[in-house]
Amino acid sequence: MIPTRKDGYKLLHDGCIALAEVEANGIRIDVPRLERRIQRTGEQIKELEAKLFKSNFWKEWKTKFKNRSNMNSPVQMGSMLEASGCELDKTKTGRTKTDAVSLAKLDDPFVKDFLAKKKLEKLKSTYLTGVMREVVDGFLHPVFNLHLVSTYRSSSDSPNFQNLPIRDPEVGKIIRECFIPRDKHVLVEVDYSALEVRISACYNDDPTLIEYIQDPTKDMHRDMAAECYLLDQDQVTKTSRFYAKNQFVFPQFYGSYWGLCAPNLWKAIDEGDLATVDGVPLKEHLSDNGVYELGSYNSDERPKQGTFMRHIQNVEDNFWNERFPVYQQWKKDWWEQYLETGGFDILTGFRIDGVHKRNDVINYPVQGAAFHCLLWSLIQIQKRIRKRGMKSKIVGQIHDSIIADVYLSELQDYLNLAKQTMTKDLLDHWDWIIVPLDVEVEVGEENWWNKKEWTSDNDIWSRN
DNA sequence: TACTTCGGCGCC
DNA sequence: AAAGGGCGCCGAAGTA
Repeated sequence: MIPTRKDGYKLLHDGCIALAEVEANGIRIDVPRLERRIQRTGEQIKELEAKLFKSNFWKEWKTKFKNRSNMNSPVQMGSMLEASGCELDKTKTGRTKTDAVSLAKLDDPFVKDFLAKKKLEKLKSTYLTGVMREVVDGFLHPVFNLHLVSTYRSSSDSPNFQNLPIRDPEVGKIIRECFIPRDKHVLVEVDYSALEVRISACYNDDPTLIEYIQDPTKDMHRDMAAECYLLDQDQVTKTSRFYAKNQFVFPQFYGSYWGLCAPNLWKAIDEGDLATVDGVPLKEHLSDNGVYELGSYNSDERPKQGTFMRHIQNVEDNFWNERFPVYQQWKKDWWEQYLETGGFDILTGFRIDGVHKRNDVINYPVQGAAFHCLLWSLIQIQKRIRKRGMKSKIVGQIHDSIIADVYLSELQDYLNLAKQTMTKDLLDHWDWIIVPLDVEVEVGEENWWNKKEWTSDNDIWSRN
């Protein structure tokens, strides 16, 4: 049975109350450590600044901008770089682009330190002092909104709990080590695996996609790495799989195309030092297989034979027309139905009307419904925590994951509860979920950085 | 001075 | 035919 508008209302009503409790719980902060981090990061920024001020590039800068010189001015930076012969892209308003990706290719010592300084400034302003500002009596109480996002996802602010660094280990470690469990507790994060892909299958019903989800021996990202880089399955490495996933599969699902994917996959070869399992560098391997260069984009003809552009165009064509034709047809039908009716319905009981781009119409229903799986689970888990009189508390949520501060002796209980709710009870609640759901668990004993993957035989906590 | 917009960047 | 979805926060730039 498909949820009604009233069901949708109830979900947000209950969700609102549940998240208010999450906000009230709050997450414990190691305040002295956070203060030290602010101090030390500030010193590191000063050191880099001093180094930059001594450079020749800065001398020229001062010649040009005199006492108006400001190293933090992207306009001045762009002007200086162009004066020294760098070719940089422009923003939509015509300013010179000075973002990290554009600058990284310049390979200049000043630019390198400049980017390092910017990275630390982001850490210090947004994350370290941004968190510090909101701490009350050693606890942080981020706000979780259900009324702001066009897709019916949540958002978070004051501070935003949903965008704390994690991918850059240097920065991620510094901030996340400041998030700590209460005494005799551990931080537990339970994530849905590949939730949006699974929910998309509930809309498009593509048999091949469902097969990938159901069969643990199949691996879509490995298969696409093989195609993108012309490898045999057993020549795909962890790294080439990683780039195929993030530079081809996900972008394709979000509506990107070969003209963007190909340059990114090509860049990844150098960036990730990609090679075959046997150690043959990928560019060499590609050229042995008839792909000699990236090639270029041209609006009025196909990319040239023998280019990576042409190759990825073929891979994309095959991806949608041969591998996932049902998904492809769903996108077409879904878009046409939107054009006819002026809106579309989400599987969790919501309707979205108004003017939207094609990619939005395809992506919104998936993003919204995926989050609602998380929200329903969070509501249930919290209900049961209260009913059982447990000491453990849910302290945050990040779109497809739940973070809880779990009392040590309740750890096994909590994990059973979370797993049961997220992978079993939810499927009973919504029969439109036609694929299995799975979760990954991480437990942080000291803080939110050094969390470790938890498996059922990893019971060092339940020993006591 | 106070406000909005822009570019940039962190996450899913 | 077009061509990467969704947020919040920061400092600089722009405007009144």
